[in-house]
Amino acid sequence: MGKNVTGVGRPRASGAAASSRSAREAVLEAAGELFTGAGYAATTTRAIAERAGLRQASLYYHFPSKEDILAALLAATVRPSLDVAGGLSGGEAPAAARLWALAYADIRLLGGARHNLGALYLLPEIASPNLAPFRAERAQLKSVYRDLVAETGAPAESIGVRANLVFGLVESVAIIRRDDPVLDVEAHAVEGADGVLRLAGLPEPGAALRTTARALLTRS
Amino acid sequence: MGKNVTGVGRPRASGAAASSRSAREAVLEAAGELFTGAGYAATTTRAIAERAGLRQASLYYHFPSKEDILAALLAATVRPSLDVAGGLSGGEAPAAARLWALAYADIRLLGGARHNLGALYLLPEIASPNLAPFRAERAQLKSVYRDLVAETGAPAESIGVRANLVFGLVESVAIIRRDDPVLDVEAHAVEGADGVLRLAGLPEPGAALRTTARALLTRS
DNA sequence: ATTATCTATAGATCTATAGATAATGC
DNA sequence: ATTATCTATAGATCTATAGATAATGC
Repeated sequence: MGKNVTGVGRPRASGAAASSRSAREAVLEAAGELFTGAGYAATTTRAIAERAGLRQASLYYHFPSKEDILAALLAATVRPSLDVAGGLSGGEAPAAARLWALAYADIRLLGGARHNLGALYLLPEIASPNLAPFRAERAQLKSVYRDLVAETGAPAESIGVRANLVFGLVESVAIIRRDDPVLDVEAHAVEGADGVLRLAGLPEPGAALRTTARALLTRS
Repeated sequence: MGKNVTGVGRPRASGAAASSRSAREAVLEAAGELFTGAGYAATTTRAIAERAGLRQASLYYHFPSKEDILAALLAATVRPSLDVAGGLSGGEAPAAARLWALAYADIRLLGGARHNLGALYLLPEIASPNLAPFRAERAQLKSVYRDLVAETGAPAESIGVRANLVFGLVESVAIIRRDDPVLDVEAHAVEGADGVLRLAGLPEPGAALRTTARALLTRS
């Protein structure tokens, strides 16, 4: 608790501006900006450390390797979406409303996060064996979309492809945001969620459905 | 013409297996596989050269820098799509058919290309100043989508967002293919193009529209 | 004693250039 | 003479480890 001043441990070379925010958080914040902007391989541990206000070698007190920094960022990015998906299950609401709500929440999370963290999904490094746990979580989220698409009554032979398209549409906000950093996230989320329903073959959602869907999101 | 045997220049160290395919093409082929699989920064010039069957330094006889290899790949990837877009202009056909045709052709190109070249669009390195010409071509393709979405009669305030979503949907095939390499491209292209129309707010396309659209693609 | 940092550096690259070399073309 | 390659290497990194150091905690 309020134990800041300078803290335990040798002071930092760079003014020791550790303030209250923990060094671990500062590293993740710095890595988030650099990985999303320049990519993983092109970002050096030195650059991360510099931005976080400590020396390159000091990173290794908080993370065993560079890849573990990426893993931590990825985990923190999917988890909120999975939480939303979990909160929507046990569905008294119609599948269309749940699908709208999930897409809307997901696009807002991806579009509104600091530093376009959704762009981390685009990095080729996510294929690394060490990041299998993250890929599993992401696959789990995708299967929630798939189940919702199936529940909305898509033709059996179209379910797989449509689920892919829906998931792709949601995640494409990361690319769009990269091209256009001042994106209107709220408008994009509403249009995107509407688009997901149309894509799934459902009729244009009305105000009633959107209201139902938003209500599903506020009760956690 | 049939002038292969070994050819002009010092023979290669690695068996001189140059065959007929020019070294430049071999380099692009190798780089295409490695850049799409591992990313740009994580792919070394040595790995490219090894796969192309020559020595690392010999790359520089064909390309002034590593980035120029990426630039050549990117140019070769957008250009076919722009050609399709160009062939569709001067539109006697309805906008819906042209939009379907462009999306269908684009998804087939991206999904069917050797080595998921569409994944190159996902690389953070495309932000490099040296790749501005490529970004301009891609922006041009995007504006064709935008114009088509506008022509289909979308509400004025939705055109921009819908164009973003449509373009994102088309390009998402690169991510989908990365996750699932044995994707059925033809089925995905048809469902994807159908989805693009639904996304744009148009009614579900019938067989007649698809036939019209396909006909637009065969006359070049 | 414990914690969180630092300095210094090993060892392994990686890109690009310099200059030699081994073919064919004339 | 020209072309397309090669060998060798400069110079600049980059990740991760070893071991010292400067705080606080007890």
